[in-house]
Amino acid sequence: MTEAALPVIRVLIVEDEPLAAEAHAAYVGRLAGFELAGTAGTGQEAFRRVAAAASAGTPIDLVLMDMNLPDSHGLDVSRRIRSAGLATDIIAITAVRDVDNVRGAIAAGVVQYLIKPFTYSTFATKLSSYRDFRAELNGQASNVTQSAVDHAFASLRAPTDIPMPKGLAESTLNPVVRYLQAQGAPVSASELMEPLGLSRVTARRYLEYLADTGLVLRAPRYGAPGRPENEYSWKSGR
Amino acid sequence: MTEAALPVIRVLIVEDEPLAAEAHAAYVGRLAGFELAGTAGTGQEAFRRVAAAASAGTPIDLVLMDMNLPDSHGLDVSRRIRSAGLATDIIAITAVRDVDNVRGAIAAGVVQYLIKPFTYSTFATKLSSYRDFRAELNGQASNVTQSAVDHAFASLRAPTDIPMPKGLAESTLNPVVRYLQAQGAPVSASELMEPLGLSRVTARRYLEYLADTGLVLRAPRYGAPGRPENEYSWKSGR
DNA sequence: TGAGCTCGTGAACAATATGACCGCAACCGT
DNA sequence: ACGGTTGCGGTCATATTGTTCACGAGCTCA
Repeated sequence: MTEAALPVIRVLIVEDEPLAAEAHAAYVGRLAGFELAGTAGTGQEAFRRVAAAASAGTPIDLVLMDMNLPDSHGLDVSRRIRSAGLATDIIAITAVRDVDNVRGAIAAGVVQYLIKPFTYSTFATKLSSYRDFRAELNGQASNVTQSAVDHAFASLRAPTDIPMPKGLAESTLNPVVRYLQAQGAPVSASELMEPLGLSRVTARRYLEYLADTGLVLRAPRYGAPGRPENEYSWKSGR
Repeated sequence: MTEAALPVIRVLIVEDEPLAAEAHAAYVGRLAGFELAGTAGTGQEAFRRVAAAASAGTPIDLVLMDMNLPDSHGLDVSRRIRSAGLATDIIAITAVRDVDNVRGAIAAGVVQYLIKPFTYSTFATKLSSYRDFRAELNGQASNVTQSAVDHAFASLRAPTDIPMPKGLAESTLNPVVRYLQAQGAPVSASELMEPLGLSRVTARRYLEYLADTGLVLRAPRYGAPGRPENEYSWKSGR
């Protein structure tokens, strides 16, 4: 085991809502190997803190950066930190979750991307994998190999461990979700079975599951003879 | 499969040694889904090309950035591209391989890190996983979920060389790979056991390993009663 | 040669899609 | 209004496959 003297990771929380900031701080406090270095409520302040800490010789290792800040966007702050050449890693925390933001965040050198609201367990997973990533690189000699680099990258990868209810498979749920998202219009179970190659029972089971978890909207479709058919539509903004 | 309509990824090669640049260009040409957008020999030129392409409406999607450039360091160029807010992803290519450079590269938003010299196979793996990452995000609606983000991260930083787990032998893996490559069509574990003389459990274990390394695609096969059978198909372009 | 390790196999158990069946809830004809 | 028709909703047993486990054959090393 290469345990022992791993340096503590100093964390700065950037979050304008005091309540959320406090919650995140509490989360950080519960995690071994991390230390709260402070809190900032604006982009300006965040940048100042990071820069000041660096020149004071006690650099911030990690910033938990909310994307929506009163004075600027988190991505802008990240870019500014990058331009200054500060050696700080950034985990993006945001309630906004459109694809462009994710792309932008990765381009800005964000190591993880957390969507609010999240549980402690999700939070812990992300930060732990970041800690592993650091340990991996710290454990290397000054010269690294391709496979060492690959491993370091890989430990930044999220395990994505969402438990599914018995009887449902993620590999089936995913196509269903994608189809619903792609299709703007409401979809019935029978309409789902053909393009996905599923039986009606299975299609209905997954749609029902999505409806129960609140991800899709369920409504009866009247007008035709026979018992009304349920149609399911993806809730945009979810 | 939902192949086809993925947009081509436009690649700019930044490399001062003409020989290396040519080699990389040839590599890009061999990969499906990528298109050479040009070559730059200096950091200045690289930045100009990226900026010009963006304002011309034909943006560079990906830069293969050598770190050692005559006029500046690749990381500086990367940071400059970031500061300009250009939506370009960067793969670092370098012969220098100290830990700090790796850290800096990740902080600068580099999506992959390639150490020279590399084989075509290594190169292809990195670019393919980048392509998968793009496809993953493109396939999403404008709003994504945490698990979608996690998956995208995962495919981007997928470990490329998972050490062969205990219980698997090279001498068994090779025939499996050959059979998959020869067979154009997807193959299930049961279909593999007969021609190779393996038990179902063993066949499945090897297929599963290949799926984990990202060399083969795994998809459930619906339509028949019973638990769905997984079918595995060799990823072309690897 | 024998202890230990490696890798494949068969069997038992868990998971998950399917087909069939029955009942329900809205249209439709009188 | 009212019973008949229609077609989907919901449940269950069934069919297969995925997964795990312990065991055994073959190889390595001392």
